[in-house]
Amino acid sequence: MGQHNVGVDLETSVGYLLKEASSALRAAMEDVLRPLGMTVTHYSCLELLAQRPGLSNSELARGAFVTRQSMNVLLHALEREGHVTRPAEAPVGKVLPTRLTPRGKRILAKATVAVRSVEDRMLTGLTETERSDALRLLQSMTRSLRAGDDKA
Amino acid sequence: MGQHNVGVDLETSVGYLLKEASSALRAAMEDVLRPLGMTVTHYSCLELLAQRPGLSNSELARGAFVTRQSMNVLLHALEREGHVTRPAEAPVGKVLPTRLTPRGKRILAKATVAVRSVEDRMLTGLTETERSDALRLLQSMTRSLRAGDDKA
DNA sequence: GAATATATGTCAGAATACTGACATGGGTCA
DNA sequence: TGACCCATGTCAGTATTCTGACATATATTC
Repeated sequence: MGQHNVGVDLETSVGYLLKEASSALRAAMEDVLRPLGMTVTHYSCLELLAQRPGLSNSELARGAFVTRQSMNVLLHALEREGHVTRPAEAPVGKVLPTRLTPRGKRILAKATVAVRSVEDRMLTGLTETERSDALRLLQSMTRSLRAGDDKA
Repeated sequence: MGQHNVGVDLETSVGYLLKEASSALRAAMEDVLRPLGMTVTHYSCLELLAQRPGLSNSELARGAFVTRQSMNVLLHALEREGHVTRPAEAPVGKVLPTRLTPRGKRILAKATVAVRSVEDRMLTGLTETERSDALRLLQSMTRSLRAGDDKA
């Protein structure tokens, strides 16, 4: 039975195609990260820490698009595995700056190569102009969506 | 402390911006669907059924990007709420074609209006050409990602 | 200085989605 | 026809994430 020739107006909805692309990207990332024993959220957290050492739990949560409670349990797991370290006492306030350990940096290096290959595959067939168009369009959509938050 | 001036190369990664946009879209959809007592997955299922009546559980799962097990529990909930109906016996094979009830169509109508307003807001500031560019680029990325599945 | 507001880290419980497994129906092919 | 393979529906258990709540620290305001 498999394929039905669809094509109502799902194929013309930017929202649906955005979700479809994001879902495909996540699945592809999971495929290449699984052999390394990592999940996408794992990787996101480590990559954020590599680019901005000392990020707090809440800042990492925002960067990985999860709640700070979820990031908290993830950080405890990463700490137990020896991939990150957090001071027992907060240097200032309650913020606990997190840093990668050498072990964390090593596994991240492998993961980065794998993930970059996925992103390269995703951009296959697109010109340099089209890639920068994609960047600009995605940024514009995110900005417009957040414009109507009214969270204050 | 709030904002740190970031901008390493997260802002130049199509993958990261894709996740960011998708996350913002999902949050915006949740905001407008919550007053209706619906989740995004609820809505996705109903919208799929409106556009292609008689879809099976597995087909709905693929269209909503969840497993067929997750869609199964969702369908039972929607059936209990009287939004969809499924025959007790499979007309052919094991496939149980699902259909919207009048009640399901009514609530979907409200949800569709709300979701469409979100998508319109997302596309604010983009020209017609840019919108079709977005469609084409997202389709290209999804296709390229799935090209390397090797699932057979 | 005191009060308020905002942000953080954390614990606990609930909701949601996933993986693993099984039986069944249909198609393919020798 | 029978063996095999694939897809489907479903049950059970696990895992991950979220919502709610609380205490604490900083900044802001009067």
